[in-house]
Amino acid sequence: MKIATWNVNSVRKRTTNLVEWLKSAKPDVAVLQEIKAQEAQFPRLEVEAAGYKVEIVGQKSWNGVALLSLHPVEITARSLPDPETDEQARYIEGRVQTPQGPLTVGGLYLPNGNPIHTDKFAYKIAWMDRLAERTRQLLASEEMFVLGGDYNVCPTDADVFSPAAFANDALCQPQSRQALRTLLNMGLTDAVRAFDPDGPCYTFYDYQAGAWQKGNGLRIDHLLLSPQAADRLTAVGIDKAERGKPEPSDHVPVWCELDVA
DNA sequence: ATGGTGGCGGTGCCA
Repeated sequence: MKIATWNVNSVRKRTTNLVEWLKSAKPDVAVLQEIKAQEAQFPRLEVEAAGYKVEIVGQKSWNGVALLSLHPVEITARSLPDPETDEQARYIEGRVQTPQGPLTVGGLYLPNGNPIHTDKFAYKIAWMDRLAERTRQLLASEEMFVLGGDYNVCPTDADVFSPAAFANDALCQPQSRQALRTLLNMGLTDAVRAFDPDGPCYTFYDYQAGAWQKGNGLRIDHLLLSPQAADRLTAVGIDKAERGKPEPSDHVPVWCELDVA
């Protein structure tokens, strides 16, 4: 079972890249972020033609997430708890069946939070608290789950091409990193780090200042696994080549494989 | 130190 996450930065602009990637990468479940579209604007027919069921939590112009699946999926949440009426479309969660029992996949677009010392940063930290609450609920099931998405947090300085340049960025604040560690301390596994403890493993290269050409990246897209999922983790990957294709997203797909045969 | 790019929507806002 291959689970992937990708911030596509507008699903309408990225339809060709997305469909070609789905056909070659063949994830069983993929969560998308920043689709920047309402449900009616989503290129549903193109994605369904590639074999995927499509579930969308859309929003006009900004944000927006989606869950794509080759298998039947039951949507289990369209928002984080407290409140469920968040106007920003940033979370979707569904459940698929496997021979080893149900697997829940959450797709999240965590608020960027810049600039710090504003209500945007406060919203980010509050959103992370809500994600922790949902994680507690999911852990109580003692089942397999994967929380994938654009976390907008560089866990450590090893995940930043220039820590000094990002010292005042919301993605690297001690508060942001602490809130992410809270999830790990609950028992979640950072899939990429389970296989590559030290490498850069960047998932984002800014459009500006030749970041891609210079290799100036950040690792902000993550797959966090419950203990039951981590026990079955067999492979991870970062589809870096997507960043070098025509009209790319500034993020690249991250994926993992679970042995649930 | 600054400005650099891209997406949305049709002006600045957001990343």
